[in-house]
Amino acid sequence: MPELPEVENIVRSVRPCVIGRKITGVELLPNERDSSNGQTPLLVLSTPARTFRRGVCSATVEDVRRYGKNIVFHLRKENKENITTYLIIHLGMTGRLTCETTPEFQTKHTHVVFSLDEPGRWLHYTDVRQFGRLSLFDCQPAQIKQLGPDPLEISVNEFGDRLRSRRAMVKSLLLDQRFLRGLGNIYADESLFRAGVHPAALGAHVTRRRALRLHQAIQETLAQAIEFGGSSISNYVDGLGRAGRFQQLHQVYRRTGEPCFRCGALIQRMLLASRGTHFCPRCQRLPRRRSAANAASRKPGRSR
DNA sequence: ACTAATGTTGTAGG
DNA sequence: GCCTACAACATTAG
Repeated sequence: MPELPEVENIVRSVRPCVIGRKITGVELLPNERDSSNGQTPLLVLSTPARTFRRGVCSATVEDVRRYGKNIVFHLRKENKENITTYLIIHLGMTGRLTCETTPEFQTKHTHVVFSLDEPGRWLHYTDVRQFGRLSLFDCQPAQIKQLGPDPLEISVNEFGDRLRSRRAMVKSLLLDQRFLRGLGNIYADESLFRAGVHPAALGAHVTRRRALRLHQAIQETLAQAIEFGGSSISNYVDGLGRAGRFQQLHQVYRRTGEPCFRCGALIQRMLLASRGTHFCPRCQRLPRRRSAANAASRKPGRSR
């Protein structure tokens, strides 16, 4: 569920019900898979339960922000005015973070329930596949992982330089969170289509002009996806339980065998970086590498 | 029964 | 170091 646009929508919708609120309690709900003896009784906790409880309880939520695909809560305690701790939630594939009006969980996949100091407000963490993780940190989240630049903030030039200095396939790079933070399988495919770039093209083989188009496509796609509330392809809802609508605008993702909206060719699916990869074989050509013979016979001029 | 699914991480190998 | 491929994690839906 959660790539940059989905996480952004969750953060925006959850923010008003948690900012300035104090967390008054945490309920951890183990299932059959969770060990009842260990320090981390929950699969979805990557911080020992004790530490987690102590760190979160009676802390005030100062801010909630998105960092790549991570939801970052800035927490502060009354007696420690100048120390911020960070609750970081990564939703994995099927994680949900929702504001609820009851502490009762409504699915067997709810794992954590936070109580807030506002009556009638609880924050639920639910995750069917349990690939998501909640963790607590004392230091700056930026230092925790070496994530790349935010795709909405990076400049064209920096993007072009980064891309063209690499010999990996573009789609692999777009999925690599150290290259850019926040893109996932849906928006990598959609952005590549919009830019007319073949997913298997090598970074170094992408021309400057196409890198510019790709940069633009990424930013436009993400901005529009945020506006449309993200993509609800199976599971996703925002912090208030609302589904997204951007899946209606998907051009290639999961459209295998259907006609391209731009040229009518049939959308193809291939495996790349072990992920289903969708593209239009006509709109997204592999750049043919310029052979020596080709380069020699190329007509000069025209570009001044 | 089989396959694929919004993600990340670790391992093995070229 | 840079690159690829694959398995693992856990569950559901077609």
